[in-house]
Parts: sequence; C-alpha cells; structure tokens
Amino acid sequence: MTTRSSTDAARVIPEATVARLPVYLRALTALADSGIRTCSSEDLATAAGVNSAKLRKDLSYLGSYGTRGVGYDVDYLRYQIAREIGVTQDWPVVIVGIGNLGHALANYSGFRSRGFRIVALLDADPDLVGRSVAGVVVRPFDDLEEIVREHDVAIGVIATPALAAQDVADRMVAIGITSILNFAPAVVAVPDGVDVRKVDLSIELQILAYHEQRKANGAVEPAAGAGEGGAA
Amino acid sequence: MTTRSSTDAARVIPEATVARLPVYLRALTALADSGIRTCSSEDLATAAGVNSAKLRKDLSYLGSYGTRGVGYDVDYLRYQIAREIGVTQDWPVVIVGIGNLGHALANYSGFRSRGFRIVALLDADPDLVGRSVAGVVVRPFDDLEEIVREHDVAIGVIATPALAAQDVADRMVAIGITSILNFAPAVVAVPDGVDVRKVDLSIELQILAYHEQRKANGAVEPAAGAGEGGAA
DNA sequence: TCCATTTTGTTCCCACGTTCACAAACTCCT
DNA sequence: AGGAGTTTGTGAACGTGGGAACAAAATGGA
Ligand SMILES: NC(=O)c1ccc[n+]([C@@H]2O[C@H](COP(=O)([O-])OP(=O)(O)OC[C@H]3O[C@@H](n4cnc5c(N)ncnc54)[C@H](O)[C@@H]3O)[C@@H](O)[C@H]2O)c1
Ligand SMILES: NC(=O)c1ccc[n+]([C@@H]2O[C@H](COP(=O)([O-])OP(=O)(O)OC[C@H]3O[C@@H](n4cnc5c(N)ncnc54)[C@H](O)[C@@H]3O)[C@@H](O)[C@H]2O)c1
Repeated sequence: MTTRSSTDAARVIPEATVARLPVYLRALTALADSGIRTCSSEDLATAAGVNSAKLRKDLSYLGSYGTRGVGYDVDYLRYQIAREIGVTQDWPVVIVGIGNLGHALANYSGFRSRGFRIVALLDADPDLVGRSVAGVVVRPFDDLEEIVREHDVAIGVIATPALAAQDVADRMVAIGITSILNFAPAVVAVPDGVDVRKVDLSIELQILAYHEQRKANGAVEPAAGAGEGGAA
Repeated sequence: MTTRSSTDAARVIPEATVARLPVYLRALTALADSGIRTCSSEDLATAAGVNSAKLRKDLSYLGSYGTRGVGYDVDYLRYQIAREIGVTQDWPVVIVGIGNLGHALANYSGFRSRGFRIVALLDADPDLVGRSVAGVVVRPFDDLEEIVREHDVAIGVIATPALAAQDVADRMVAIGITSILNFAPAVVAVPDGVDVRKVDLSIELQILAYHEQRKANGAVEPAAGAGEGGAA
C-alpha cells in the first residue's frame, strides 16, 4: 500500500486549471476586500476574465464548494483555492542575480502577500555582496547551499545574465531546489522531478509584434489573445 | 477581390507555434554566434528545449525552409522566422509606470537587440517626471497621446500598480495602442482587436508552489513542466 | 406542500495541440 | 548510375482543453 495523505481522492487537476487558480484567488481577494461575501460563478468569472462555464469546471476539480441556486462563499472558496495551491503557508524563496531585475524583485511587496518569503539575495559580484537591498543583505552565491539547508528552500529565482543561467540552475538542483523561476532568456535543462518556469519579456513582446504585424497587413484576427502561462 | 500582400497563401500559424518562434529565433542566434552555419531539426530542437517533431511541424507552417538530408541554413532560417514574427524592423514601445519594475525594464538591453525600441517612459508621479532613467527622460503620463502619434507606437507596457492598470489600458486603447504587455496583477479588459498579454510573477510562483506541494505529498508528477505563454 | 427560479456540477462534443511514424527528397560514396 | 544513409515535411492517431447545454439541487413564495 502506498502512503496516502488525508482525503486524497486521486485528484488530478489539469495544468491549464492550475494556471488559472491563482487568478481566481486574486479575484476572490479583490471581492473580499470590497466587502462581498457571496458571489456567483458569473460574478467571479467576470472578475477573473474568463468564461463562467470554464470557471465552474475548474472549481469542480477541487471539489463541490458552491451551493446551487446561491453561489460561492467568497472567504471559504478563497481558502480552499489557497490550500489547493499550497499558499496557506509561506514558501521560502532565494533570488540569484541582484542586478536591475533582481533589485526590482527584491523590492516587490506582492511576494509576501501572496505566500512567498524572500530568505536570501545572492550574487557573484563581490562589489554587490554585503550591500543591503530592500532591507536584505546580498550574500555571495557560494552561500547558496548553507541558506537552502537552513531555510529548507525549494524554490529558486534566476535573474542572472543568460550565460550564467544554466550554471546557476545546475547548482540549485545539486543542492536540492526542485522549482525554478527563470527570468534569463535561456533554455535551462533540469532533471526529471524539477520544475522550471520561464518568464521572458522579449518573447511576450515578439508575440505581440507578430499579431500587430498581421493587423497591419489587414488580416482579421479571430479573437484577442491574452497572455498566460501554460506547461510543456 | 480582397487586397492581398505579396505571397500571402492564407497561412494561419497556430498560437502555440507563434509562442515558440521567438524561442527558435533565440536558439538560432546562439548557434550563429558560435559559428554554426547549418543545423538539423534535432540540433535546433535540443537548443530550443523542444521535441524535434514539434519543431519541424512548427517550421512547416512558415514554409519549406529546410533541405532534406541536410537540415536548415541557420542564417536563412533565422531571417525567415524574424520576418514572420515581424522583428526585422524595430517596434517602438512606451513604458508606463517607472517604479521598481519600470526602472529595470528601462535598463534592459535585451529590448533593443530583439526588435524593440523604447521611445518613452511615462509616469504620473510629478517627482519622477523630468528625471533621467537609462538615458531617457521620464515624461508625464498625459504626454502619451503626443508620443504615440509622433512615433506611431502600437505596443504599450504597463508597469503601474494594479489599481491603475485598467485606467492606463483604457487611455492606451483610446489613443490607438493595439498591443499591451501588462505586468500589473490585474485583469485588464480591452475591446476586440486589442491584444493583451500578461506577465505575472506571483502566478508563476504559485504554479510552482502547487507542484512543489504535490511533490512533498508523495505524488508522482508525470513530467517537469516548463513555463510558456499561451493565448486565450 | 408544491412550483417557479436560480445557479451549480457535469456531460457531451468540438477544436486545438502533440507525438509517432513514414514517404519524399536530398547527399555522398562506390 | 545506383544504392545506402540522412533528414525534412506531413498524415494520422491521440490527448488535452474549451464551451454549450442541461440535469440536479438549493431557495423562496404562494
Ligand atoms: N532588466 C529587465 O527588465 C529584464 C527583463 C527581462 C529579462 N531580463 C533578464 O534577466 C536577467 C537579469 O537582468 P538584469 O537587467 O538584472 O541584468 P544585470 O546585468 O543588471 O544583473 C545580473 C546580475 O547577475 C549577477 N551574476 C552574474 N553571473 C552570476 C552568477 N554566475 N551567479 C550569481 N550572480 C551572477 C551579476 O553580478 C549581476 O548583478 C538577464 O538574463 C536579462 O536578460 C531582464
Ligand atoms: N517590482 C517587481 O519586481 C514586480 C514584479 C511583478 C509584478 N510587479 C507589478 O508591476 C507593477 C509595478 O511594480 P513596481 O514595483 O514597479 O511598483 P512601484 O510602485 O515601484 O511603481 C509604480 C509606478 O507607477 C506609477 N504610477 C502609478 N499610477 C500611475 C498612473 N495612473 N499612470 C502612470 N503611472 C502611474 C507610480 O508613480 C510609480 O512610479 C505593480 O503592479 C506590481 O504589482 C512588480
């Protein structure tokens, strides 16, 4: 018999749904902040910018948290989604590469409020090490292992130049990090069991440019495309 | 007869393919930089981090630019992809909201080298206006219309707080911007014909957290998921 | 109690995307 | 010239995701 935790009903949540859950969470938080205690799937779908049928199907993968004829309790659903995503507790995160982008990330308050805590800023540049950024002292990259072990870090952010990205990723993986968010415009290869997601500004702009060019050529675009993160 | 440009063979490139073309472009540039003049679909697929069959199918939507038994000419294919995406000339871009993130974006050199040119930095904060960021003087948000008309800007970047995002988007659309890259964690609604892509760091981290939680619970993940931008 | 109304959860079907597998097309060697 | 070897381009099978539509379940009023 394999070890099973609590009410594990062999639930498999489609990747596309997983990518939307954070959007629903954000929309629910906004609704709660404006004092709304109950909402229909239509209301929430509008706030999240999706089709209501899709929203209901997405939520149905988590369980039956609504009431027919009534709708969803905002706080309750919010908690259920947060629990499903795993952001009811904070995740420790390290950021490697404290240049232009690393500084912005370090100063970003949205981290903390959404379930993440920056436990360390790392850089290879000796001139940067020791300086304080957003109230956190930058430490040498070689401290990575010590920090990861001390705080039990599972998630690492790469904000170094593209050439260093694979090296940094290799070091992260070797030390036990199993989730990487990569901002460098480079493909990083990792072993099975490690997740990598990339954020690439230039790619996003190029996708927009492609559609822009088509518009200029008089082509009729079928629908407006919104950016989103999928999986490969 | 409808107006058709040059060799327009009613080509419709799937959205998923469009999202990967910039990755191929980057990989080809890297190959060219290391002096490689010809490559097989296998080589390029490895460099781009995708399956070779998928790569070949993607390229086949553009045309037949390879030679059977030989492979692809790196420079030639690179130009064809750049042309298809529309980055053989530079696209003028405006950035609105020059805070932490806006500063980083303004200082990002990768823009220029990938077909984009920042023509203006805009902010609503009078204290910021007039100051120079990355060699460009920050201008008041109200100058948006003038700038867009002068430079024929089609692409706008939103890096303001979430609360301001919809307002900024509305102004952009009213003035004629038809592609928006939104960094604010907010759903922005736009009319048909306008494309919006979003980049949301917190969502990416939350997706990683979800999978991380599953790993911790002993669930067997089917495969490592890499981040990518799809369309809605 | 019963019926009208509301809204969820789910089923069914279609479109899109991915991968396999192979014929077609090219090179190179004998 | 011909055959062996290589690699592209694509047809077909499969899987995932999206959306319409509807039965099931709740509320509230008569
Ligand atoms: N600045 C942006 O707005 C932006 C936007 C999109 C993507 N990016 C990408 O993000 C990455 C960072 O961009 P940036 O503008 O902050 O660059 P940057 O050059 O300002 O900063 C890079 C930092 O990484 C450090 N570094 C280099 N090698 C390292 C290593 N091996 N280990 C640890 N640290 C190392 C450097 O010391 C430097 O502080 C780049 O890959 C860039 O292409 C940046
Ligand atoms: N800093 C990050 O690393 C980071 C990461 C992910 C997402 N974001 C998001 O990006 C956005 C910007 O983040 P930030 O850290 O740079 O915030 P910030 O507060 O440092 O900067 C926001 C800037 O926008 C300007 N602004 C506000 N309202 C405006 C308006 N109506 N018109 C024009 N300008 C206006 C402000 O004056 C300020 O300069 C936020 O929505 C944030 O959630 C930031």
